[in-house]
Amino acid sequence: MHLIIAEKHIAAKRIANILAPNKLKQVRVSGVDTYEFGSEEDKKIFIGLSGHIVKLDFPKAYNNWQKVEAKELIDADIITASTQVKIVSALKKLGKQATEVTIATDYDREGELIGVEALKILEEVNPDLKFDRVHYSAITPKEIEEAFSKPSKIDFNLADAGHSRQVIDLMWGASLTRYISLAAGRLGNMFLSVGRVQSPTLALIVEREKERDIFVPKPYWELSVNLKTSTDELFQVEHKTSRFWNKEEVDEVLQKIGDKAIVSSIATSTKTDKPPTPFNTTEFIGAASSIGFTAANAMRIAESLYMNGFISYPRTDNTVYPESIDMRAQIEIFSKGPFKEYAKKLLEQKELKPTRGKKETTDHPPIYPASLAKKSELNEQEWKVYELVVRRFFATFAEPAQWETIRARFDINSEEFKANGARLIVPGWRWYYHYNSPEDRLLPKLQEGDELKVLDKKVEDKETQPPGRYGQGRLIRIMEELGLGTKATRHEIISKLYSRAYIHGNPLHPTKTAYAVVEALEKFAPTISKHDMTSKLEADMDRIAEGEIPEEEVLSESREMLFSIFKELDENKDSVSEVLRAGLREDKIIGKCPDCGSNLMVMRSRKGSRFIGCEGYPDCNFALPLPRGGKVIVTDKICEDHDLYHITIINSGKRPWNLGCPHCNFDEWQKSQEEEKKNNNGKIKPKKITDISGIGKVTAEKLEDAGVSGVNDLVEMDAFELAKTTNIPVKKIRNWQDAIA
DNA sequence: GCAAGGTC
Repeated sequence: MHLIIAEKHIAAKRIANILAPNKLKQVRVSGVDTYEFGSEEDKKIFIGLSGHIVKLDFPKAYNNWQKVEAKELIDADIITASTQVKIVSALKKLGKQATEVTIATDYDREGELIGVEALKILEEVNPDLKFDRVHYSAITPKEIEEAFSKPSKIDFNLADAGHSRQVIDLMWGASLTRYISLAAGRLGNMFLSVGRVQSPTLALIVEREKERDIFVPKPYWELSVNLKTSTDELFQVEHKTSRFWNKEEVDEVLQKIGDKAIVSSIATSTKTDKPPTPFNTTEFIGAASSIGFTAANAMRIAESLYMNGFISYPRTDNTVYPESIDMRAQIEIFSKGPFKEYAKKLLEQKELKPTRGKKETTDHPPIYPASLAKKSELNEQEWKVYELVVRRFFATFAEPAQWETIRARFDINSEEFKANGARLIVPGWRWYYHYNSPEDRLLPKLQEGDELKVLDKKVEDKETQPPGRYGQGRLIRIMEELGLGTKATRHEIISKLYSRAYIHGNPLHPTKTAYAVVEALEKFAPTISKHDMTSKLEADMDRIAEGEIPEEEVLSESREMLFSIFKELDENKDSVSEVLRAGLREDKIIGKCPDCGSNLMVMRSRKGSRFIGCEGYPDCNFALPLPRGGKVIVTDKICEDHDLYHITIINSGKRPWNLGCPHCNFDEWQKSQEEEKKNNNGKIKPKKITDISGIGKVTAEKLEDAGVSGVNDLVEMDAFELAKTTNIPVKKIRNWQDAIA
């Protein structure tokens, strides 16, 4: 039997379909769907993995953060544990029967490693297996048939390169995460994380914020004039000095402006505007981000569109369509349905020549629409993303757009003014892809020497702006430029920074905790705070892949570096703690106490519940409540009424909750309680069963077992019946019922 | 409870 292994289930199925001479048979092995064809003697079985099916970790003995010193992780044993139990067991079953194996995972470094992981499992049960490797960059009949007709060898060096990355990421990430968390006294779910990709990314955000912190705005003035033509058309012109840095200077010019302007020159030209390149993941996220999607959301939606067959694989670096995809056929799919006018127009072209981006890779094709979706099949958000992919796809085949531009100059009492106009004359690709299209700036028909009337003049006060904070799309583009993360992980890294309470909002604001972590790393473990570590790793991995050096050499060099960083950290233990704790403390300050002027801080009571308390305690008792669960993030937005910072609460897996000013929030809550009292004869109706006094967690569970799932159930149910089933005295139940109603 | 990388 010949076993063929793909990186994902859907790839195994599609490859099997292409290679099968007739119908495929679907067989379930250990709970995993496999596909087979051929006679008993000459059978082929296809199975898909789920990316990596094993992961690296430390042995259990290292699990205790307090008892095991962080630096022990540097040369600790590393074990592999299977993360996909069913698939591993299916592989073992099939491995026993197989005589040969073909690794058909994705055509990139991780794909090679994933293939070797599977091969190792197979060899455990069948050491004599023959194996080979096939390469393809799109699952089309042409590529698949070609790939399987000339298989090549597994590149073990390439897999080793991938493996070295796993080991280095684990030992650096885990050891430094523990060290920093312990130094800051932040354990449990409040731990502070450090990593080869996340830390340099965080440093970028902090660096930008620091530039903003030290930015000093500079005032300047803009001078503009409204003009009227002889045919009563109005338009605005600006002084050729677009920014006056000096008020006297602009006032002087203002004085000179009379009531007449002369057109001193007119220059018309055309500008072509090239169609965009095919979408890879980064470009897709950038485009989705500019129409209002977060990176994680755009990817989540793309993933579901892909799983339903509407678009091609969304995780790709490639910006060049492979030749093996029949583009005309792909566009013809859209000659009916909502995009038919666009498809038809494109198909009129004799030759369909797509644009090419700068990156050409072997992993997957660029993202393109794979099938026609009906609007009713998708929700609003999914449709928006799908439409974006369709329109981008079309745009890559379309003609350039053309703009007519006009540069006009005017003379007003020897002062030069200017106006620039632009008009789209050939829409080209912009007709297909209408996103972020600049608007026409029209000027009236003008000729040199025309005399115009000056209607009014104005000077505007402005000031220079600090560099803008990064939006998610922009940050992901920068990460790609610096080689940080991969197409599949960049958006996840950003999500991770949010969930660690390092950043909040969009564009991204770093917290003071982020400042502190970055400062501590830059001072005492600079390697991990810079993107160069990744560049160096990439270079080392290339050398491993080329067979120039063994993996072990790269690992031992990396261990030495990490040991020396730990030496530095240990020598400066107190300063590390100090830097971290100062930042952490700042993130707890909400503002000044309205009663005594001391700091209001996020605090924890002896019982463990959180609240906002005054540092002047016990002289001052001012306090505000906080929600029980989630991480509290003190934002940099200030309440105008109370001068306190707004608060956001994050719970893992949920959207952040913008609670706003904690004082306003409390006032509103009090108001709503009073309202309810008024409407309920002075009583507040409990919302949850546990809100009723006398009902704790255990009793609530008892009641729930008896069918009481809410406060209303408790009122409506017969007290006697309930007493029987729960063994709670009738009197107690009656008391509760009275308390509610 | 740690990383980053696959994929669902």
